[in-house]
Amino acid sequence: MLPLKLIQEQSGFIIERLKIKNFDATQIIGSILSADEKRRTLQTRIDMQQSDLNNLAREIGQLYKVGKSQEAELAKNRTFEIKEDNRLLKEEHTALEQQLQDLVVQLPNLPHELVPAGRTADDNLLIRTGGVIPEPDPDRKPHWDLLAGTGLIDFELGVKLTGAGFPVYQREAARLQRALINFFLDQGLKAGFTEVQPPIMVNEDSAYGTGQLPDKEAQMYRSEADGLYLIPTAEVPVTNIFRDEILSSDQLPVKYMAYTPCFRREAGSWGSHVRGLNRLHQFDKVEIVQVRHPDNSYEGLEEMVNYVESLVNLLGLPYRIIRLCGGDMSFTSAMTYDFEVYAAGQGRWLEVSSVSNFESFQANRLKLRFRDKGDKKTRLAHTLNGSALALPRIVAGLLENYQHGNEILMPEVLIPYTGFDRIRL
RNA sequence: GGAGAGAUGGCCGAGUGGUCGAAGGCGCACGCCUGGAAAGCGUGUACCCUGCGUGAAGCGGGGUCGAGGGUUCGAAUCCCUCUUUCUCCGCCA
Repeated sequence: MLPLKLIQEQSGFIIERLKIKNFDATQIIGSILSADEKRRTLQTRIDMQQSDLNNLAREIGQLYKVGKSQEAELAKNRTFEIKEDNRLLKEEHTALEQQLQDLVVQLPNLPHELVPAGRTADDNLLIRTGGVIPEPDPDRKPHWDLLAGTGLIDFELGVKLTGAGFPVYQREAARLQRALINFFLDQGLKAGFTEVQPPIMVNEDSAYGTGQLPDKEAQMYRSEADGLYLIPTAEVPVTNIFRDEILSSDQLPVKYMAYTPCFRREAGSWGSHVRGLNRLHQFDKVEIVQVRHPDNSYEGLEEMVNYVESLVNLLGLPYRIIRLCGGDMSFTSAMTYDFEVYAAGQGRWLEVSSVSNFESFQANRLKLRFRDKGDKKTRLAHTLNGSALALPRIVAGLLENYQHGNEILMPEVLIPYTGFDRIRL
């Protein structure tokens, strides 16, 4: 959510910037400005009436005290008139506030000036590549064919238990999952992230705080009886730790990481191109989250990108890093880098991580502020997050790139974690 | 799930209808004192909206005592609903 103050003062700039995201903000901003103007005039009137009421109430008290009850009655009558008028104005004011809120949440975050213009993934900017793409090999298979009949990752069994998109990992596949989680967390620890274990269900306030509500409600699983949502990413509970908080600047930067299962309904986005592990309703992920001073949030972003890159490098997977163009970026992001890993069996790039700086967009909604030492005023902090990493597509990449005949070799760094150096099919 | 007691500022804790954004204490900040420190003394110490002012300092208005509603001229104080904490009982990994 963009701060109202910014909209009031920089409307032209906002309209220009949002063109990068292919978003025409002219109308919305126009409506915001006029609604806000009305709201403020109204509020001034309401406050003045309220002030009169407060004064009258005080006088009435005094009058009763000195026994002038007749005058007190007269004064009471005056309050009745003011109150009735005040009630109507307040209703109008509430409606305007709601209207404003509804408008403001429609505005996406401003893209950073380095974000390329563009509409689709074709306009994204390739930053760099790494690793080695395996030689083409006609025997190489996509992971779903590779594992077919082994039960290692059993999609059909998952259907029996739950439904499509909820696979059962068994034997070495289950152990590989556990190994990856521990590997990622240990690496994160070394990189200075604090480990947290948040709830994987959140309330409405939290879902609203990070922007899953109101628009992305359909993407979340919900416990109707309790009004709780299964988290689509650890970003939600971890970032909400800081909701309504005022940090002092020496607490920054905050660097948190959490492993959680993630749940996504992925309503309507199912298709033939998302077979196997490419898209699931439940998957595991280690998420990193930072809260930063605005002055150095982009250093934080670079730091996170380098960290994620180190993980992919350690796993020996061929990857590329892409800066998303305006049209491909999320609503809330100011700048996003995507990590894609080449899955040799499918011959496709799979997105395994997305690292973003939200600047103050999330913080504004969360009311996450900080205060500089010796400063009286609070300012919005910057929030950032990224996957480090999401498991399923990493597993797909490992399976497809490390297949040698009937064996899948484990990368060196994982062997201490898995306890085996290869999976025999 | 049943019964009872609570929820007040960074923390502790007073406050049961008007002069309460809230006593007192702790903590913190600044100043005095000191060779330096402790102690002592003094001052200050929530957040949001809004008006004047340059978005500074400052001054003024409104709101906020878990949340939301209600009673009243007036609510931290009374009533209702919800959330949550604690104690006892029940159940349980």
